[in-house]
Amino acid sequence: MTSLFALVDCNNFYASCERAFNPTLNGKPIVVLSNNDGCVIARSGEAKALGIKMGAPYFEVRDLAEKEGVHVFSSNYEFYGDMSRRVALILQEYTPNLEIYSIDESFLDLGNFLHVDLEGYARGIWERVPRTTGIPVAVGVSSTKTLAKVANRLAKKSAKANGVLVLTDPAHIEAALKRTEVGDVWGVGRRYAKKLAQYGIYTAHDLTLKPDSFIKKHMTIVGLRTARELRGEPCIDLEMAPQPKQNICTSRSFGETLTELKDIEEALAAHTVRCATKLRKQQSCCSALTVFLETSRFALSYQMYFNNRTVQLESPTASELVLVPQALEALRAIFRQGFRYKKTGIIVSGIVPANQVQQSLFEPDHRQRDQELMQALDSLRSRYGHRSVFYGVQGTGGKWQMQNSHLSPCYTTRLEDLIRAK
DNA sequence: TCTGGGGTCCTAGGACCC
DNA sequence: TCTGGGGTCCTAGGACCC
Repeated sequence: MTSLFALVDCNNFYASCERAFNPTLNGKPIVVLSNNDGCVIARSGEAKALGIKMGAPYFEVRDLAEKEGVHVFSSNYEFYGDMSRRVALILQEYTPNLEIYSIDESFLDLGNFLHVDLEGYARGIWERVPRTTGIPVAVGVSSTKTLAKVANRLAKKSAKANGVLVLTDPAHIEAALKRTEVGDVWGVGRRYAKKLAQYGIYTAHDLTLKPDSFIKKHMTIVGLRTARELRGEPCIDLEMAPQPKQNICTSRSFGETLTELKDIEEALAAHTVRCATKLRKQQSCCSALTVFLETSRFALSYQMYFNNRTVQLESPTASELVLVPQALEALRAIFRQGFRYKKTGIIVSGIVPANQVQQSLFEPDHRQRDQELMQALDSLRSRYGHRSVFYGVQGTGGKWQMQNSHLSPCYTTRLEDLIRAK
């Protein structure tokens, strides 16, 4: 075996974050809701045991939650992001070769650690992260990222593993693959699982036995890569430096149904500002933007309407002074009177590095001035909050604002405020 | 009454070119 | 009956991830 990866995955991450600063929640069922308190996106073990399903609409589980005394939280991404960074800082002490894969998962490349006591190494992480951050984790180790995922999943499920599983012995790997449903493999979703079942493939082990040609035919080369990884052949590298995004999308469902263009314009202007801010943060400009507008997918008694419009920009930009008016113009072009709208958003694409943008010959020379203004705005907003400077068109009514009636206090931000005040 | 918000990659097919 | 043979670029759609 030449390669070795560890996957460290935070247990019930959002629920664990809420618990980390509020020990009275230990042992209690917790759920965290999506934006607008729409559906359940995280559950503590106790909440899972009550039968509350991932992704369930909250209105369907509310009665049960109230009856069982479930602690309910609106999602607080600023807080979870802070906690995620704290966990990553600890993991960085274990290896410089760290890939922060998502808000609650990191891969560690242990390439040359074959000679060390892997069990003890993994157990060390398992013990230290919760002690320092309050967030419990599970650790899976194996020779490919996909197998490390399998190991991690079993580490969580198996009482014997107790949060840590090292899969390096071929017999252990085979046993692990036999008890892993193919749909639970990283890269194999529900659709493929259903299709594979038609061919008698039910477990990860079944998949490894199929010829490459079969897998490629039915699951493209992406699926083939997954199968090879399950066989122990590394195909997916660690990505230590996050690639700049090729598309950036900012959208929200409205807190209530909207019918007036003006209210929707306020929402879209705010989304566009946030989107442009993300664009500048990765030092990019976009060449095109797409605005979309939708009614509810669920309100079947009302007429539905979905539309979008793409605008090619004269030259790549990250300036709100260009993007906001263009987005609003696109919105006005697709807005129709008489529908009950639920969501709008913007996607920017054709993304290029900001330092490679060439100005069009015929364009008035606003670029420099815009850039300086955007820098000033970014700095003000990062210091005083994103609502400290905004455009008139964003309005102050905020009819579109999200409903989140179960928000926890922002513990980490508050902590930093206290430190700053000292 | 009430159903999230981001992203990625691959493939097929059409338009168009020589 | 036969109906060239490549290329490239773009887009829509389908699959996946957290």
